[in-house]
Amino acid sequence: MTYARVVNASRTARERARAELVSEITAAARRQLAETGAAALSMRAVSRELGMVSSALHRYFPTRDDLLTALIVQSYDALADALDAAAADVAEPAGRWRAIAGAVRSWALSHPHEYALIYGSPVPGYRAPADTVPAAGRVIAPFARLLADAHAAGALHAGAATAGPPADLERLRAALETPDLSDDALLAAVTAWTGLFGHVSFELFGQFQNVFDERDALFAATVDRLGRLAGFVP
Amino acid sequence: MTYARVVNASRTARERARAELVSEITAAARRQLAETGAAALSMRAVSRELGMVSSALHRYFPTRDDLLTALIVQSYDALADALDAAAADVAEPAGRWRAIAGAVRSWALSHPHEYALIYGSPVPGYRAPADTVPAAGRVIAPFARLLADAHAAGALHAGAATAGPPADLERLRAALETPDLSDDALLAAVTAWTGLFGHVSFELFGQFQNVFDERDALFAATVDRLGRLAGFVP
DNA sequence: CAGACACAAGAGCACTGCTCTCTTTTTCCA
DNA sequence: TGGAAAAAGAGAGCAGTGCTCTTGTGTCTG
Repeated sequence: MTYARVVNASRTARERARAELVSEITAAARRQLAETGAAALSMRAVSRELGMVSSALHRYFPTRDDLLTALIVQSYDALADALDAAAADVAEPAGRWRAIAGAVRSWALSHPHEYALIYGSPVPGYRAPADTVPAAGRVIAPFARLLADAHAAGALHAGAATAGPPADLERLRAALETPDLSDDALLAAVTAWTGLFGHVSFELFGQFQNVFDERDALFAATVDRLGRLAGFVP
Repeated sequence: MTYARVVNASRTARERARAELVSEITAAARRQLAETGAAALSMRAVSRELGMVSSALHRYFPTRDDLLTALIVQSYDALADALDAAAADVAEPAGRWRAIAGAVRSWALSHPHEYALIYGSPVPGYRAPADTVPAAGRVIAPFARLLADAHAAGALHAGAATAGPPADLERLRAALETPDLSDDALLAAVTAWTGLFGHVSFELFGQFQNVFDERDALFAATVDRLGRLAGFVP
């Protein structure tokens, strides 16, 4: 975890140089990730691109998995930025839901390897993310705001009563900062969210191959339906 | 594609021996896949387990990707078998939907690496499956039957009118062999199906970590909601 | 029965992640 | 300010990988 020191950098010259090099490394790694995917990303290739010897790279990212973890965090951040930007323009719930959903999809399609890295199968065995959890939380923030705003506007009808496990829902309510949202609306929102990513993953990972050609229209229809399920779309 | 000859085997002694060896290879590979995951599966390790030299293995699977493709096909088949078995017992739509959905999840949880192999991110760059497409089709067969039966029983209400791309829907109608199903019911079924796999993937790939503990109850609630969306659950 | 084919074995190539040692440079503090 | 300590770079090396090529042997078939 040596590279974690980057956050409070710019003290000594050495630390500034280190921080700069760390970001150069992740930039080069991101470039290779975008080109060839996570499976083909190699420490040696990254070090070669930077003109250093591979053993030196291990001083900054002791392990390939550490480098991948950094890329995962950065990918979460990039996606979260895209969603924030997309959600900022739209006030009313239905449009905002469509904007967020569309941003998820277009980010995924334009950054397929990054998307696969964070929402595809974990690359090594079972990783214990830990570092990645807060970054993952940033992604749902615009969705949480949408949920809170739509609820405040009275848009979320109660729907059928399908209660969930109480402890989990209480924690989720707190995490989303939507204190007085009903169990049902909360669960419906979760279903819409997972359904959205399910659709995007299916499309990106080839499950729609030979089945659907007009992906844009299919996605729009699915998003509308999920939005209606959650109460964003009237 | 030499190993494709397996299908019409048992002619000469040599071909029988070859077919047997091919299935021994995939069996060993499946064992390693289950233990360490697709990323760690190595031709040399498989050949070692079988007591052969690694170059000999390349005669049966010219490339590591070819071996993985065979494992993908077998995984699709195994999942399809599990779903067929689960769906066979239940007649009425709501229960059958729950049975199929539950079988998807429990197969995924008990075969995480196989599930990741077929529904996670494509392991090499962008693979063109071709061989895997028909096997993937087997998985949705029980779902297609459920859809046809529920429709025949008049269970599928029309719902709101959200038409999709006509060409795609026509092809899907033909593939599912549900000739007179409405556009809306068809699209709702697709949303339910992708939502189901979205949920299972989220759970398996750690997206629910630190958010939900009682996964069984959460899954049941989601499945009910998706089932209601598609019209299986009243 | 002889030529064509299939096969196993081994050596070898280029690549990988990672470790260890050795040298140089920078930082810190007494 | 000088010297110990920490950090950094370079290089060699190890064990492993996918894959190819060659060499010898066994098997099928015209």
